[in-house]
Amino acid sequence: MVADKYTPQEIESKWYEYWIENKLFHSEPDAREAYTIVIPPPNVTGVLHMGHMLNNTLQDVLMRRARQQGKNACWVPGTDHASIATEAKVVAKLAAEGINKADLTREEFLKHAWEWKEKHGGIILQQLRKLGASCDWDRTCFTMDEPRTESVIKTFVDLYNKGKIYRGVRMVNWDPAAKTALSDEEVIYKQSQGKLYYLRYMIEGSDRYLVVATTRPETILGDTAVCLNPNDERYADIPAGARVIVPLVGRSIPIIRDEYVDIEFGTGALKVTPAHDVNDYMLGEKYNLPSIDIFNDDGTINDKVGMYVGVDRFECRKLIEVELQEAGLMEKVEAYTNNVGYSERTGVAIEPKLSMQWFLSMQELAEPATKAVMEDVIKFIPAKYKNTYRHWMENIKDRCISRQLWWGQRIPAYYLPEGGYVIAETAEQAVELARQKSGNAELQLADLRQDEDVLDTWFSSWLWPISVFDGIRNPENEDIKYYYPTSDLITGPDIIFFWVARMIMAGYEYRGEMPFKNVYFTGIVRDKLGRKMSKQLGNSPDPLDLIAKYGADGMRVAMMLSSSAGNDVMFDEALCEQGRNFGNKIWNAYRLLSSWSVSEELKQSDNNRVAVEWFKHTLSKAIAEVDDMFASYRISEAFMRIYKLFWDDFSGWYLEIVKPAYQQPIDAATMAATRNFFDMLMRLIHSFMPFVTEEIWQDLAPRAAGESIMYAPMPKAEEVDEQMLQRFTLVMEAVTGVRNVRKQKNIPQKQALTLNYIADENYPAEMAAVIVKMCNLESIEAITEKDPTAEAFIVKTTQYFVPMGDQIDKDAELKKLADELTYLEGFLASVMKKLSNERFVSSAPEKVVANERAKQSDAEAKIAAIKERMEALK
RNA sequence: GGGAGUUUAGCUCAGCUGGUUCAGAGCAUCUGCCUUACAAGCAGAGGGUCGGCGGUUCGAAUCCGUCAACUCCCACCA
Repeated sequence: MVADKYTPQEIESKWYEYWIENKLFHSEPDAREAYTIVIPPPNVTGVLHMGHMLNNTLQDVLMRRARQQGKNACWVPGTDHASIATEAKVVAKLAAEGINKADLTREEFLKHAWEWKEKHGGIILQQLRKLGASCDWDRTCFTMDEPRTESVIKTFVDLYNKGKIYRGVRMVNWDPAAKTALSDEEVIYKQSQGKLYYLRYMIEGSDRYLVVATTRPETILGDTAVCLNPNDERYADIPAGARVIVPLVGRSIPIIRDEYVDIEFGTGALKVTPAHDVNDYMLGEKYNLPSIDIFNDDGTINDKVGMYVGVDRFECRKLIEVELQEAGLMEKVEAYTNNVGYSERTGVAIEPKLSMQWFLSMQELAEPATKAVMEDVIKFIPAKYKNTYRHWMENIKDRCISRQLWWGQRIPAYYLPEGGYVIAETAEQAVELARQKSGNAELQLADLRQDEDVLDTWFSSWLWPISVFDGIRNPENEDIKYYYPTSDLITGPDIIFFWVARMIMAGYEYRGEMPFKNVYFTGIVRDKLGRKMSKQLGNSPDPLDLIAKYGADGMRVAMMLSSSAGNDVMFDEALCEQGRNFGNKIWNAYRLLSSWSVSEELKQSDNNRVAVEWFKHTLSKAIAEVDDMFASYRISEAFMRIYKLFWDDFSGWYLEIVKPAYQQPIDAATMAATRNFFDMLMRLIHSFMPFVTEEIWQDLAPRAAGESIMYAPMPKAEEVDEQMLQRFTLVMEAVTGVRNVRKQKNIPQKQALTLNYIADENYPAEMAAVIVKMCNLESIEAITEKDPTAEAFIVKTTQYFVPMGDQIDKDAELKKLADELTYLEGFLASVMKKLSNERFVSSAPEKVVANERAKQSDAEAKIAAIKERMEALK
């Protein structure tokens, strides 16, 4: 028996426990077809936000649907160690406790980090359970657990041995807060209000000076040249070999000429600081300029030049501005807007910096990965992201994979005492290799020094679809052979380069095939004003609060309602309410059904027979459409289709037709059919709203212990009698016609009416019982003469009359008819215009022409009927 | 600077290869109903020159051109 009130909070935790206890989410390889999703691992210390809700709702819908389709569905959950993000959090936490990271050893720091991870890690996975996520929790992975770490190290060694990993000094993006290098993808460019400073560089041995524009005057400390465009007439008279003096610093540097310099920009003179600008670095290489690195790792000025030592870079900018002005070396200062790169994780301005790093060469890895997507071996949904992907892949650059952090997989490079290094999976192997390399058989581990750096996070997450099945360490194990390649990947387009592209590369490199067949890109969750959700704006609701308020089912519906693929999601709490309301609707429909008593003697009435027949076809038609929508990942539309099926077709029409009068029994055949429909509807809705459907399904019939709707087969579409459905719309329109009369005349539903009609082929005689029931009619009868005293309406060509006695309002009726006539005549005219156009009749397809002719005769018949009726009224 | 996308009802969006009264859905709005499943509901109604202009066609929301607005990605000229 079901409770009177729908309270999602009560049923949801109950069923989640039931699913867990009965291990219904767990998957092992077997003979069935596999359906696999690996979760985009959230940051281990992260907290659930609306983006996760959207993403995981979609994944769960697909998982549950696959399960009901008889596939062996496996959804692997896990978390990402998120090297820099987590390390930054731990550093901040320690700082709050008065502990400075610099005072700790690597081991001490890692101990703190692991403690933090044990404490906060995985909260996010706990939260996912509230949403109903059917992950196989027994398979939970962490990108830094032992199997994953070993996989990463093994991969590093392999790529090194293949010559794809190399070490070198390059210009990298330096994060002075985290004191580490970043890859290009971790740098976010933002428009910033800055200043453009015009500085005077005195030409050596003259009283002339060059004016050089720069946004970063503090970098003059590292200037090693000034560059002019050789075609710039303004500077044509400056002799070759001339030198200038760096303001304040007093260093003499050469003037070089290169077409790289934009004549239009600033003064056409560029200061060259090879250590602190990517382009200057290129110039430096080309002209063999010295490179003076003026910064410490934390962004303060070092002691190379002996000025501003220890001063922060931004502080230095202010000081140097004043000093330049005082020295008369500042021509002018202008306001200037430019793009500045910031660290994605720490938010500080990036410093281009020369440093020794490890790189992964990408070109060869990219080739098969590009091809797979462009040829739709891996399908992107929506397809527009193929372009973005190709463009990036074709211009791919080698990636900096080392990070100057401690939280992560330590690079397995071991340096020999006399220089050089070896790369090895284990310390033992390293010693072995080192002995060979150095020829010193006495070499011990203690003599070797392991690289201090760790690998960037994405070096482990790119292996995720393989490593979660241990396919790197044991490439022939049963799991990887069964579950790989995975089926669908659901993720945001923001990590298409970070993650998606790299997984594809790793997939081809380490499995020789794609990691997944389809990639479904969700949009970004925004608030209803279209703003990105952020902590700063405070416009991001806590998903757990929403679940507590509306239930997980309601929350899931909200996500479905707003999420067509690739479109941003405008989230509005009202959608949760709509979802909760839908749950309530289902609940109450079931309460109605369960309140009926069955009479075995009762014969099935005509209207019940018609209703059952009609809904059977309606249901089949909807199932077929939903299947189509899923096939093209139009998941939101599929949900809406089912929503309307349940609310309008099933509740609004079917149940109202078969509903027995108060405290009257229902016949057994109709009851059985209705229960069966309900069962099918629950199975259809289950993947979207797992909890309420399980609750009702369990009550619908006796179920075995451990049985669940999760494994109840997805209903299949049967043949649809379109003609019957068409006929039934005539019934619906007749019912609506009578309702309109009631509304206009203020006649309550309780008061029974008579309905007359003039029979023709569009009168659904075989379904008339439904009209009688739905309209509360005393009788429905054929007449031959129009009844001028009745309220009349037309369905297709059939005229219906509701006798009113003498209550009819002639003038109002005539006006209504006149309006309709005007419309129909206009419509007919447009049809006739087409038909009288010879070129239309001759060049349009036959079907289209025939259709127009049908419209013509229909309209003509209607017009005749209306005219007759107007005559009769007069 | 390069590329991609979007523009249809108050809001969020469907509308596939041009042709069923093709201008739709949900929500919101308005009107009337507390009718023994559900007011978290029921029954109705209103609302759009399909961004502008031009073209192709018998026929354009749909194809082409152009302009405008917005969004995103890539690049990063100091």
